[in-house]
Amino acid sequence: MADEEAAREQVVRAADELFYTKGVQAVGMDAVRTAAGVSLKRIYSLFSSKDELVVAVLRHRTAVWDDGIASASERATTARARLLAIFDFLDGWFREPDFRGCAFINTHGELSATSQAVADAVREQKRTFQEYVARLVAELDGPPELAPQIAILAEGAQTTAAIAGTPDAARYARDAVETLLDAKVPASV
Amino acid sequence: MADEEAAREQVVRAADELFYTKGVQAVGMDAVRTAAGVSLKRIYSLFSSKDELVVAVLRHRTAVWDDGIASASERATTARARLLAIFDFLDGWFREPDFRGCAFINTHGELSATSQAVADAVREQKRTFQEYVARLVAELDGPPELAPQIAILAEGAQTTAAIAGTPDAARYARDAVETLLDAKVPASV
DNA sequence: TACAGTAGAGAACGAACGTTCTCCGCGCAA
DNA sequence: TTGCGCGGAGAACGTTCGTTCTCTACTGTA
Repeated sequence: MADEEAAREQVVRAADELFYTKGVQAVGMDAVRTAAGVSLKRIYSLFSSKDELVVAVLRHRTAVWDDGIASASERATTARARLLAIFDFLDGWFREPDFRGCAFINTHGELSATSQAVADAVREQKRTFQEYVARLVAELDGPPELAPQIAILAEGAQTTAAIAGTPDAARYARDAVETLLDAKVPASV
Repeated sequence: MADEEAAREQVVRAADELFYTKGVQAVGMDAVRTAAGVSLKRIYSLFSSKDELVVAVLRHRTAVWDDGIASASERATTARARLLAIFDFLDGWFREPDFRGCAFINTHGELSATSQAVADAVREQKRTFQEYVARLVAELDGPPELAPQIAILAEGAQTTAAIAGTPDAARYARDAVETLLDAKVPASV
């Protein structure tokens, strides 16, 4: 555990899994220590507080999410297919047995009132996603307001799937996106 | 404070405001006691645990939500108008200065992993809302899959507005609903 | 071999939590 | 007036939290 970067990743990975499964406030730093196999002193030399660790975990989640979206849209050749691939990605995710909703939404609900840094990290991730959607909509020459509508469907699908405990929302949202695209992007392939 | 029902309501009201503003786990029972003006002993004679109080608060929120939806759709004469009225209601809500997202979604993200009762209460409320939407869609002779799509837009609008801190999502979602209705309910007025 | 310096492990700290307990004061029967 | 029972207030309990501190063991140098 000599390498600082390796220790950071070890801690973030362990904290990510614990926070996502049980919620941030339900997990003590002792549990993170045990799961990561890194001493508390070391953890606090890497992250100045639990809050900072939460932000680091959110940034890690952002990278995982971006990778997932990217690899899901890899096979898609058109912007329209890449938009729909988002919802295929969600469908697969919702079916994973340990799916428990969007970590950003959950953490926001739990901590945004207490921690500005957490609220900012969540907002930043959502903004990045919206920009990604907006870029694809622009490629299709679709109207700009279509992008937030698709993003809202993605957000709603995540919360709905988490609360209902079923993956159906992905398909419903995907169908709605197709309807919106058909209606607002007439020239789409 | 003799009347039991009055004391219950006093406690639930105070807890609701505190939980919604700061999150459930960030609020201690002492703070509820102070805000409600009801002794801890009394609170614990009315609710056997904090968990049960949380469930009571969620039920109270359900009633408030139902009232809001009902009064928003009062002026609407058609099922289509009542569906759109949901998003006008959301728009007004998002503009309130102390709007902090959907209490059900927030509480679910915070506690569903720890408390089955809380998870059930949240799921129940969402199910009721989806049934309300489904009834309106059926009135329009729209396809059944339109209902969950509209519900997903409502959920997504709430989380997006909460995280972004702007009320725009209500209008975007409303426009999307109109597009979906136009595409899928051709005979609508 | 002896010693200085560093880093890890986890005990310890003060605060705050959910919950329970003890005390006090009031209303009422005799 | 006296004794009794009930309910409210909030002190107190055991636990757990985030964070810090202390002690130990090991490394590299002379």
